[in-house]
Amino acid sequence: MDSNTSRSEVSDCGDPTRPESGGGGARYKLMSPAKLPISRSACITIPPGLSPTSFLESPVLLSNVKAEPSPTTGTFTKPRTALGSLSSTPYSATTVSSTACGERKSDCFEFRPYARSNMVSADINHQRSTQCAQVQSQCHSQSFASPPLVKGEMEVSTNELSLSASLHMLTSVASAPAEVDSDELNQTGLSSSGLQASQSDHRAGTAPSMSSDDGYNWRKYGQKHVKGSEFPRSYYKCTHPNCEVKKLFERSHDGQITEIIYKGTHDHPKPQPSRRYASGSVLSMQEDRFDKSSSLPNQDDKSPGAYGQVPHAIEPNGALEVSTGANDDTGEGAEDDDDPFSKRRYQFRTPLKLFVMDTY
DNA sequence: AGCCTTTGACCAGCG
DNA sequence: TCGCTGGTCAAAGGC
Ligand SMILES: [Zn+2]
Repeated sequence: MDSNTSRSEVSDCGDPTRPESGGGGARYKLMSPAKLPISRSACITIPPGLSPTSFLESPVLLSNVKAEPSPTTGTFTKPRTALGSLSSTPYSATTVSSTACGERKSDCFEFRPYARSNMVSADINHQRSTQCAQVQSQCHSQSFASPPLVKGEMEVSTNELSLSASLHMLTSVASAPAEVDSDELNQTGLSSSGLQASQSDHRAGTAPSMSSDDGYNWRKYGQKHVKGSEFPRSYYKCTHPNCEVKKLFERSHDGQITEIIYKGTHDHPKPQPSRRYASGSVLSMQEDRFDKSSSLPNQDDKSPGAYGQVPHAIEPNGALEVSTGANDDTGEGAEDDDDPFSKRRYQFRTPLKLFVMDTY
């Protein structure tokens, strides 16, 4: 609707009425890489071991958020510098949900670089409730004027977690793009080096697919402008044959990712770096490891979607760190079933919003 | 040659 | 039941 037309479809109306089309597919590409005004130097790096769920608990984040002025500015609408790359692998969340609900696997992870609405809300079943409570409380403290509810999705979904950080944080963090690679969750915790981020970042623009580089291969299967979103939402699916993981994200005109949502978890290792080696070899390696580890311990009932989770935490600096308080393997079974959150410490520090959804 | 992006249309869920 | 919205499919084109 607005003038964003520059991108591609902009009609929020929907499909039938207004073809968002336009004409050339090239538009999307135009904004590619070079356009990212983000400074990649210091970014929030999320080490390969970051899991989306990790964001769930992020006291730190909240604290930071507090700094936000907010209501007035409240409009975090305009993202400035943020780049978020997430990978998909809501380990803990997933498990939790599955267990709790008894549903198959539903995981949805949402990462929002710019918190449009600054609020943290988490709806979880019993288990999560605890966590939710925490989050909400924090929110309130921060004076988030916003209601706990961010999106309908949350409500609808059985379990979802959403964390949002304020733009401020982002800025503070440094104008760095926040890259989150959750998939990799290498419990190893390699250290979250920001270096990695840079690589990814740079690759993101280069690669044909501008989707965030999380180490997996994604194929875009749709794009739509959702009502509440300012920008069109892109739908990506993991290219692996057996993998049903989906990723949705919204990008601003600048090419910055404003929101990322992951659904499901990869049950396969990441592809070799060869394809996306450009992004960062380091990540790949780590990722690999992680994949295996996580896979091994799968739960029996779990299906190819739900996986164990690894405790990762994001550093207050903006970097994500793996909090290995417990072993991921071990933790899986027990943790997810009972109280993943309680056991695991997740710290969310990025200025984005995290959304975990279970829908599978 | 293969894979991916683009894009309109179709479908399902919900109020 | 209708309209709206979000999500997905599939054809076409590009790299
Ligand atoms: Zn996958």
